[in-house]
Parts: sequence; structure tokens; C-alpha cells
Amino acid sequence: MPEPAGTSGPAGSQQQSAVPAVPAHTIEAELIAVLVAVTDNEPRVLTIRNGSLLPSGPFETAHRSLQASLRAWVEQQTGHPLGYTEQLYTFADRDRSAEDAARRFISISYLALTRQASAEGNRPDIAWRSWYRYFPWEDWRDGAPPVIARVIAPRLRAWAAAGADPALRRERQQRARIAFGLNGQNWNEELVLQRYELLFEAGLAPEAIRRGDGDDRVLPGEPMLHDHRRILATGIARLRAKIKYRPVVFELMAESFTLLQLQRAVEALAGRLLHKQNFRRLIDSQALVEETGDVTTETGGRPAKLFRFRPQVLLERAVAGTKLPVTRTA
Amino acid sequence: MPEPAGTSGPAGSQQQSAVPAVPAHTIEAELIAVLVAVTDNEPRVLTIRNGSLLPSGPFETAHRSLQASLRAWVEQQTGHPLGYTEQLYTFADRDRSAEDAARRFISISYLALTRQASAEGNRPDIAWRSWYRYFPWEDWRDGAPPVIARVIAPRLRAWAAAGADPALRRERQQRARIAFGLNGQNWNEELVLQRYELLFEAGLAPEAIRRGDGDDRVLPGEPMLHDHRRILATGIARLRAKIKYRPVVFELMAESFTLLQLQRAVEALAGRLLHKQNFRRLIDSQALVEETGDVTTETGGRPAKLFRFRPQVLLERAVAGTKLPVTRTA
DNA sequence: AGAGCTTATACTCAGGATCAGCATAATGGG
DNA sequence: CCCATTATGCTGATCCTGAGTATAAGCTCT
Repeated sequence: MPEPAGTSGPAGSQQQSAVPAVPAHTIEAELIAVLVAVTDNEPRVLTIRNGSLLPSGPFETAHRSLQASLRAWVEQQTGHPLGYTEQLYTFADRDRSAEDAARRFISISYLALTRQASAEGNRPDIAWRSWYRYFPWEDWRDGAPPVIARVIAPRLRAWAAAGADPALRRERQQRARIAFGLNGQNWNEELVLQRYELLFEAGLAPEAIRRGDGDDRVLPGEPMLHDHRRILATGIARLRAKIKYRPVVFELMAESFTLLQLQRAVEALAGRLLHKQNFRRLIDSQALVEETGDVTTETGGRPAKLFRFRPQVLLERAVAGTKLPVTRTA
Repeated sequence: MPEPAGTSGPAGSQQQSAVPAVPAHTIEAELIAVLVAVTDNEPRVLTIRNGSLLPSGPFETAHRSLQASLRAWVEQQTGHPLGYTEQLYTFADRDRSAEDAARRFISISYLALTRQASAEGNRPDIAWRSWYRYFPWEDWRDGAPPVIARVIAPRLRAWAAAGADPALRRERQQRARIAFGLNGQNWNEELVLQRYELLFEAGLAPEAIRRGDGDDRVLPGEPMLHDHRRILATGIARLRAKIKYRPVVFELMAESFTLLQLQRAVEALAGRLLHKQNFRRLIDSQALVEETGDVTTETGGRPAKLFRFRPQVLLERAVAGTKLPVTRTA
């Protein structure tokens, strides 16, 4: 391992200027967007290249910030105004396939939410796809996906049993049990990334199979190029966690909506069904929405009241779940 | 603002190869570490250059990943083994001071936890400092810090009143009220970054005052160079949020500890006092620790049992706070 | 028009978690 | 041996959550 040049560097020169004279290596930076919308009760993600890649673009030094660069680029590429955006993760070990070792990429990934999900006509290779196409085992809205019991569970068990020593075998079993809710363990919808990485590690993801491995016992679920499916998993996990403590669902809703539509959107994201009455109680106990006064009859049965998001809540409180037993009296 | 060159790039060339021919600009990347330890019931952060900078180093392309690069660099610099690490944020709008506009930095910041906090002798400019030196208003362990009522609140009120229009004035008031718990609003210890950015925006942070502004009505609380104080605030906020749902405190504890020592560590991080009995109930209801069998008399009164962390919990469950009203029956 | 479907919305009740204080145990020091 | 100090156990009130029942109000079909 080469000595990192200059880190213990010339203290004298560093003392001079305010900016440390970091002899940084030059690299290339790209931005990758996980752009999410919900249409027809399906969580969708914007893809390019026939669904095999997430949209990505160069980091423009002309822009003031990364966010600005991302925003400009996505809007210009897709015609979509970007709503809420949030940084996901910065990867540098991007291209594990060893080719291109000399060129060094840094990939800065973002999660972005938007209201519209109509495919733009000018780029035929741009498409909104349900994210469950890539992760079919993540959709529990119709009960446990059969692929888990039929394919995933037995293969993970085999993988665990193939561990070199008892400790490793037990550890693999545990991880599989927790990630996929095996053996009566509860399903935890937030563990999207852990599940994907477990499948990857167990060699069940096509991305993990190198040329020459030759067995095609891969799972249902479309792969993506590079590590874009991993980035997508990161975005889904983040969003599933976030909807629980920040009112971000509304970024995905139309201006006005019924409570059931709101519930269906959350269910689409979380991949599981919610208890209707308790969901409503939760929503109005937090005073997140207000009635518009209108009703819609398009929902089928009794007309449903229409609601809109109260943007004031963003100012009224900073919803953060305190779980520490703080002393109130002191 | 100049048109971002290349964003509308040659769609044709992109169509050809699997890897988008990203016309990426070459930039320099550095890693910045918020390295945290708790000693003497004080949360401490590793600083260099007389406390004015967080440790930072170049991203080494020789390393496999960012984490590996960070780890190698910090350990080599400080002699500390890095415990738990987690990526914080990637900044590109780092040097707002407009100098050096041609050189472009990307700063990837990390939060890292470690057990030891003894200053290493070989680098005299390296020091562990209580983070409350930089954010005195964040320490509520002895009640509300006087600086809030005496200095911060009136100045923020003045800043709010100076807004151009009524809407802006009300918005500023709201933000100040929430961030600092004014007007009977509860204190929320997680809003570290919002508070710092509010003070920054209101011109109360020395970092925000440009040469020539000339007024020195700055707050107590040491500044740092560049935006390192902002990065530190990000790290503190992340850690304060994390201790509530992941057992990361133990990364900061000695091998064995008493329950009160554990509580004091959490209190140091959270900046507020906890209810002793409820804290204990919380800890053992989660089965996070187990008795070592020993006791210590060094704590003063009745000897306290010593505990150790049960690392199995990391495997047993993936503690994630479900807050959605899911249907259990379906 | 009314039966029967669908969806919307109100109310209730039990169990569990949390808040907060009180009581008791076991040390060391004057 | 009393007292200060810390550790630890216990209890009652309150709030939150899970889950079910009941009722309202539209539609379509006969």
C-alpha cells in the first residue's frame, strides 16, 4: 500500500494559506438520480437505456452546488421539475468489474421525488418503471411474495450451510432470517439494501456473477448495469424509512387527494398494507392535511372528501421522534 | 450564470456504449472526518490546527473504497483505530469564499466513533475538544444555556423583525421558535444543523461574516475554518438521531461499564439529562447488555454492577422503528 | 325505487409503552 | 453509627397503538 503522499505533509506550507494544500488526485464525478413517482398505485423510478440504468450525468463545475447541478441536469434531460431531493450516498468503489481501474469515478447519488410520471416523448429510452420489477420480493401488498419461499429461502439456506465453519454458518443463517423474515421473524420493509446485498453476496444477483461463472440460477427481478440496482435499493430503503417521520409522501401526491389515495401511495412505497382506521387517525392526529371542501365520486362508493397538504406543518414543528427518556421536569 | 456545458450532451454517443460517455470534469476529492469519543462525560471531537479544522485528507485512488481510504488515513495520522464509521454528506459548494473558483473540491465527510480519546504525542496540533466549545447552546445538561435567552433569542428576534415583508418575518420567527425552542416550544436536540444554519443565515456566526462587514457581534462558540463547523454540526445531528434507534453508544464505551456511565455517555451526546429509571428499563427491555458478574466501587455509593454490550443484538434483530400502522392480520 | 354493492368515516376497547415519582439496598466517610 | 451517595426495584397514571364494530352515503342493476 503506497504511502499517501503529503498527508503528513509540509506543515509549513499548510500553515500559510487557509486552504490546506491537499495534493488530491483528480478524479471524475457523476451524479446519479433515483427519481421516484407513484402512479396507478405503483412506485415508479425513472430509468434510461431500456430500464437498465438510472439516469446519471456529470457534475458540472459551473453550478454552485451539487443539488443545483443535479436539478438542472434532470430537468433538462427529462423535462421534469424536481421536487424534494436528498443526497443518498457517495460511492467510489463503483465499478467493481476491474476494467477501467485507471479512470476513477465518484458517484454521488440522490433521491428525488416528483409528482408527474408521464414519460417524456423526446427520449424514447426513458421510462418509468415499477421498482418491484427490480425487487419483486419487496412487494408484500398481496401477502408474502411466493418467490421468497420458493426460491430465495432455500437458496439462502444452502448458502448458509455452505459456510466454512459453524460460526459463519450461524451468522449467515441469522442474517438471512432477519433480512427476509424467515422462521416467523417479522418482515421489516426497511431492510431493502441489506436484502439486496445478501442476495448479491450469496451469488443470487446477476450483477454478482462474473463472466465465466456460467450458472444462471439467478433470481426473478431484473438486474441493472453497474451497481445501479444497489443504488436503487439504497433509495428505496431511505424513502421507506423517511415516510415514517417526515411528511414526504405529499411530494408524490396530486394537489388534492382522498385519504385512501394517500394510504395507497404509502402502501405502494412501503410494499405492505396499512390498517385503514389507524392510518386515518395517525394522519389527522398529526394535522398533516386539511379538507378542501370538495368531494370526489370517482372512487366508487360513498364520495370521499378531498384533502390537501398543509405546508405550514413544515414550519410548525420539526417532527423528530424522540425515543430517549428525557427528564421533563429538570 | 453560464450555460452548463455538456449537459445537453451528444445523445448519439451515449447511445453507443453501455457506460455513458460522461464528459466528466476532473476535480479533487478530499475526505473529512468527524471523529468522536466521549471522555470525562464530555463528547469530544478530534481537531487539528489548534482546533480550527477537522482532520481531512485526500481520497487515495489506490484504496478500494472511500471507507478504506478514510480508515487508512485516519489511523496513520492519529494512531487511532477507527470504530464505527458512517458517511455523512458530500459537499461541493465547499469554499464559498469565491477564491479558488477554478479548483474544484468535493468533500466527502464521515462520522466515526472511537473508544480512546488520548491525544497522540507526535502531532502537537492534534487535540480532542468538547464539541460544546463550538456549540455552547447545544448543552442543556445543566438546564437551558443562558446564552440562548441572553444573546441568541433577542438577536434572532431582531433578525426576524428585519424581514422585508410580513410573510418573511413570520417565517423567520417560526424557524427561530422551532429551532431554539423559544416561546415554550420544546427543545429538540436533533436540530443541531438547523440551528447552526439559522445563526449563519442571521449573520451571527463568524464564518458568515465576510471581510469588511466589520461588526463583531458574534456569538460565544468557537468558529472553525471553511465550513468545518457546519460539517461538525451535521455529524452531531446525525449521531444524536442515531443513538435513539441503533446501539452505537457502545462504540464509545469501554469494554465494561456501569449503567450510569452508559447513561452519562448518552447524556453527553444528547446534551440533556435522562430519567434514570426509565433509561434502565429501556436498556434492559431491549436486552442490549449483559452483566459481567463484577461490580465496581469506584462510582461512590453502593457498588454498581458492570455490564458489557451483547454484540449478538446486531444479528438478532435489525432494530428499526416501525411507525406505520401496518395490518398484522393480512 | 330499492336491493346490494362499494367506499368513507365514526366510535370503542384492550393491551402495551411511557412518564414520573417513591421505596429500598449497599457502600464509604466522618 | 449516622449520613451522604449511588444503585436498583416497584407502582400508578397517562398516552399510544392495534384491531375490531358500526354507521353513512354514494353507485349500479334490476
